[in-house]
Amino acid sequence: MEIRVRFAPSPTGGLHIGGVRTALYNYLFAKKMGGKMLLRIEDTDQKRFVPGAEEYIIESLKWVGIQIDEGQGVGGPHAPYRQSERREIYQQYAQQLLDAGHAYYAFDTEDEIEAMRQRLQAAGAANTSYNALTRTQMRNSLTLGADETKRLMDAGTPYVVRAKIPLKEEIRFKDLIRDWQVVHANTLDDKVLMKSDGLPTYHLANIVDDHLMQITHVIRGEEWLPSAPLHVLLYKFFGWQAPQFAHLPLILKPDLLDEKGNVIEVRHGKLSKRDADEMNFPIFPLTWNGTNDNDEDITSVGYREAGYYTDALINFLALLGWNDGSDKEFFTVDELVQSFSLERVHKAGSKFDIRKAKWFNQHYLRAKSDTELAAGVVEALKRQNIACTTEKAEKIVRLMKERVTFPQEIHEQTMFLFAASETYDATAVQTKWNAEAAGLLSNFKDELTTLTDFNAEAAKHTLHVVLEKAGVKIGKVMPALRLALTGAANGPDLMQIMDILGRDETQNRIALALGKLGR
RNA sequence: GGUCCAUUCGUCUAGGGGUUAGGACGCAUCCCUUUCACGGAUGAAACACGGGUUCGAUUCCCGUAUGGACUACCA
Repeated sequence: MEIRVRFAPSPTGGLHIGGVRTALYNYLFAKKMGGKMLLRIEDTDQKRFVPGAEEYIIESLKWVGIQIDEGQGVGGPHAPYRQSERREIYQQYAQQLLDAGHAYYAFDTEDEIEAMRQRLQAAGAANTSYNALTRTQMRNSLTLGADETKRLMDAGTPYVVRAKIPLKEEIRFKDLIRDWQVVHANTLDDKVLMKSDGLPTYHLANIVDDHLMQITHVIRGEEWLPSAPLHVLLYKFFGWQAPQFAHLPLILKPDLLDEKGNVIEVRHGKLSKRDADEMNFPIFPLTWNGTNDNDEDITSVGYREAGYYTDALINFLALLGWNDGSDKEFFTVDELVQSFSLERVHKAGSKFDIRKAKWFNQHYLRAKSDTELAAGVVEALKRQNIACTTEKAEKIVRLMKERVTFPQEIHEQTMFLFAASETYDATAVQTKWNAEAAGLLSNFKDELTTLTDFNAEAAKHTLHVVLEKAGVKIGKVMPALRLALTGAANGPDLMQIMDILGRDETQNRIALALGKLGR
């Protein structure tokens, strides 16, 4: 039988990084088994629908390299793949459950249900849910009888369809990650299957679609574990074979850190979209423009825009909750597909640590060719209307490659190569700029004129000659020279910087500094 | 409160009845060096606790604690 998995997000906003990992594990499993990956949009809650979210999800998956074989955006034999367009299908199956006596109509208002809970709570009941016990005291087709039920429905009274959970039944299923799960039906409640707006809840839609779309493996987040018994029961009600389940551990939110990496505040709970505006790391794959809890417009910078490479992000994410049993840290997507297995997915949740993601990014950046990185530099500068030849860009890349984590840092940290810094690092000026250094710089500047060939090697030689003549160690002038050339107290190799700057600009900047900072 | 799930360095994790409990990120120190990075070396750092079972438990079992998820006409 063909392996078929699905990723089924609801379009309620940006796809957060935990969702990306869920999609990734589905993808890796499908690829490994030679199966298919489906994308289904679970938009049965019209209140939470966010325009643009679906497109965002599709684009995000595309960016991280997760190919969808069938489903929303690509089509397929089980279309439509958007649940809001499958309304009639769910109604039909709900009716089937109703007819078989596995579901019933309920007319209770919100207030009536609340009153029941209050009553139960006051009586000291541990369980206040709408279930096999309490439904006997509520307004539903079971207590009202067929005639009254028909009368109410004919009168247009709002109703929901609830699952009729048996009082006594042991529900068991095997989770691929957590092994056997046994739950007694008396701990379940009569979940709403069809809402009063005629749309199904997740539980019904999910089971019906997974069955119809021939899903063999349901790989989803741990938050679904408590409702899995209900799902198993529904499959049984329908007389369908349930798919295999694999409930993934949650990604937990990290503690709040300051710039230095010290813990400001210990945080608990699963990582959620709401953390986006508070944590100082991306939570969405692509930049997302949305609103926060206070309905204010916010922009959350995505991993793509922050300069993360997809292979780095995938590598990092794959290892958050899974490993192959070895010390291996770097995996290509192909290698991940080869070695992935649900059995080796962890049971416990893992705290998200952006520092490791950065480390992966740095590693992948270094693996890029100079040519590729240089092209990025040229393009980025072009957007700022700064001209830069490929040759110069490659020199810059060689200068910066080992020093940065993100590609954009290459040009951001070398802007001094395109325009002399307006300011000089104040503390460095105070401690490193003095008459002696200034004098030596002046000599050096003059000496450069005599060179026939100006390059890093020649500049270095010239500097040494000047220093030897004065009987001074190199440490005396270097900080001052750096100040003059870059305005900063530290940075990449100065000889290479002079090489890129060229003789004229090097001399100009020394002269400029001499004028501004004094001799 | 109830139901369910989990628990190895700060974090991600390997391991598994007998190990100096391994690796990685991060951190610290030293080396390299014109600075800052990079790189190299070294170091600090963990089996939540209590009972069993056993010759022996971090590993198996049971409790406790802690953390987490769920407990909606949200997914």
